[in-house]
Amino acid sequence: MIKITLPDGTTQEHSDQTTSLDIARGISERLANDVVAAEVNGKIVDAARPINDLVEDPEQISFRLLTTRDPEALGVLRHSCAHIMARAVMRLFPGTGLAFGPTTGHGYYYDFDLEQRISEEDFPRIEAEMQQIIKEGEPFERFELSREEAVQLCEDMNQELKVEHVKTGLADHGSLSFYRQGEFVDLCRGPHIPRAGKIKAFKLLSIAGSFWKGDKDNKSLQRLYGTAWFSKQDLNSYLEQVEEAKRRDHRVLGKKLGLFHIDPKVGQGLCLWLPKGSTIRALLEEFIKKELINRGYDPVYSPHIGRVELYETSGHFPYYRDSQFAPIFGHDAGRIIDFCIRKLQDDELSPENESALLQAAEIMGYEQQDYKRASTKDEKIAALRKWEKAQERYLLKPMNCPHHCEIYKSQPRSYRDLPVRLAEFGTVYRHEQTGELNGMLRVRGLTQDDAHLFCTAEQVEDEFRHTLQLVQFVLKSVGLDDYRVQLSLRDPKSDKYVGSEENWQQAEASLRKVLQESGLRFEACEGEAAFYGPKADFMVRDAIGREWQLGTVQLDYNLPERFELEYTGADNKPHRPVMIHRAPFGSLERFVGMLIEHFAGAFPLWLAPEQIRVLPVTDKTSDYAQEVVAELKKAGFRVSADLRSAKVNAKIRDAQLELIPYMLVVGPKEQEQRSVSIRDRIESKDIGMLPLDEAIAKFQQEVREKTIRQQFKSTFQAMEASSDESNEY
RNA sequence: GCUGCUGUAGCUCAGUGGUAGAGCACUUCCUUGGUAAGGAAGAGGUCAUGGGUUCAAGUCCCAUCAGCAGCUCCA
Repeated sequence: MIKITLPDGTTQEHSDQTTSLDIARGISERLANDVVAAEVNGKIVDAARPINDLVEDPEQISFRLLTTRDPEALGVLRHSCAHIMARAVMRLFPGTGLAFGPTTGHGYYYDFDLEQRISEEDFPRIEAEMQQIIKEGEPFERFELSREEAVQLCEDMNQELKVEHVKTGLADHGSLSFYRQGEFVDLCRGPHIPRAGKIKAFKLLSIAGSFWKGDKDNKSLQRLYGTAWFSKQDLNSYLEQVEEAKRRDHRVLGKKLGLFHIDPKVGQGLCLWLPKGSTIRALLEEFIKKELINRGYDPVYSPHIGRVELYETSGHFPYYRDSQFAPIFGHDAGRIIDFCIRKLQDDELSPENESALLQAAEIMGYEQQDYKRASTKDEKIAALRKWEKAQERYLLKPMNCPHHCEIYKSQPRSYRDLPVRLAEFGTVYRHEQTGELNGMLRVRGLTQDDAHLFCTAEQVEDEFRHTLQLVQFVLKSVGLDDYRVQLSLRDPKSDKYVGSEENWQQAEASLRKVLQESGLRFEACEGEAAFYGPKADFMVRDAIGREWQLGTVQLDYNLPERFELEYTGADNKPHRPVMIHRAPFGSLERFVGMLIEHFAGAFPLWLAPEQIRVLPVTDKTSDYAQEVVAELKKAGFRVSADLRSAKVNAKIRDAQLELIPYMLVVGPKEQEQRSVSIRDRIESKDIGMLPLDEAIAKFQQEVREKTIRQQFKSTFQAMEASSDESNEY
């Protein structure tokens, strides 16, 4: 006998061989028909498996049926759909090798090893074949094999990658599960839906390259992406959301609205801020600067480059070498030395390189004895480093913190001075891989709204609290109110972390306490902390339900150590401060890019590059229009007049397409009464005539209150499916 | 960085080996019109760059540069 506890707390007893489907049937036939899977002791399992096989203690089973109404069930559905897709591909392309086929946030993919290239033109017939398989309605049947049998089966099916995976990746699994559906058998952890007919709506989305086990040195595979839903409506609203995201693409809107430009002649990933985009950025900067001064920050500036030694001290240079721009050397020949050090480290220095190196050394006038005498690799590298250090080397700064540490150190600090809060819109340069660059969201030159707080261990809690308040305030001001915090803590089992045990414990406890008090939604993730300290990241959801990682607050025990930062305590002895990195926006590039998509280009009045456009009905009121513009400018607005000899309809259309918040139509009537007719881009119609000074007061209030009047809210419920990242099977 | 796709006027795109096209934007002229496009004319291109095949290349091949999607990465 087994004893199950249902979510409402009631218990039931069943015989040993009872399956979840049996239990559903006991409640109602209709429920049984809706069952997709079950959750047994918190684990999602096949509805068709006897529950007793899944538990250790048959007396204590928490049990829940998952139907088409449960978001977790979508993952099961999609995984099954991935199998069906693979089956269809194997029918159409005999000899297809199978790799992995997991679910993703909104769908699934399957990686295929196949000579013949699949293209989007093949999608209709693959989909037709899938439809056929679903119609055949065969069940998914699970069976288990020993490792030897599993290898044999995969060999018999000519699935080399599966054979390899069973032998290597799953080496510690005693027995392995497979699922059979008709002629299709796949090594798979499961679970699956009971019958293929549950899949009411699916679609193939795209094809892309991938690598076996994600390693670029491995075999390249073809990855077919698809999505699947419980109903046609769900599929359609998902596809609409995808379309909506495309319409909002900041790269398209940025071009259309003249916000920013990226030009290959300037360089990949280097953003040119056009006047309108710069206006938005300047407004955000101004806003935050004012806020920082109110909150006790001190402004600082630091240069765009710094000596390589500075980043050797901080540890950034050696650690992130590949994602930095190459150092700038005082002498061209320095690059040869740098190159040779790297070659030596990899044991790849050729005799030609070495003679070029000695020539370069001669040009720069270095003593060569050390190098020539050196016999081991390490001695040679040491000699080269000595040469290298004899000249100045600069790095485009990848981080602001080393500069700020030096500012901290530039004078003695007393405990009475702490906390010291140094703020700078610091521009940093990172040589991101080509494939990572993406409009403004991922660039090679970016400006962080950075600040570093230097405080005592006791002050960490307060500083963290203040920083959280600042980030919340900032997000609210731009209308982002849906977010959560990810608290990244250390992995207690790992020893990669710097800083004392005591510090970590205290820091993690303070962060957790402050977050709890704040009432913010947060989740703690063990093992996600940086080696130098725990951090809290703000995950912000935009108007169409996408999540972005923006602001961040990070504690740092490493840099104060490396830079030997100190303050004099009340005991008149030197102490080490704690450092906090924080950036409410992250980078201005990323933040503005995200805002463009969030507002779909329609910025609120306080941020809109052009807030108001005055549209004279005919040339006869041009003079009055210019007078209105002058008044509005005097009142602090960004405004222009459209004086073209076009009809007012055309002027309205253009202003509307440029997403200008307010249009003021002025004709003889308005001129006579010194008023304006307001048209608003949201209502898309005339919202009435107001005396000019009343209109100004209305607009000023809207700016002052940073009102968000227009925000598209998607009706799409972003259903977060449990995504199967581990790829275990 | 890897795999695949793409690169034609300021923008969006057509053009399958034989004399470079459309719409919008732009310029000029006409038009003076009350809430999403008034009309006409004109100007604008080393078809991303470099090489190759061919009597002939925007079109076929190779390389480079850049963009897109995905992978991998993100202090």
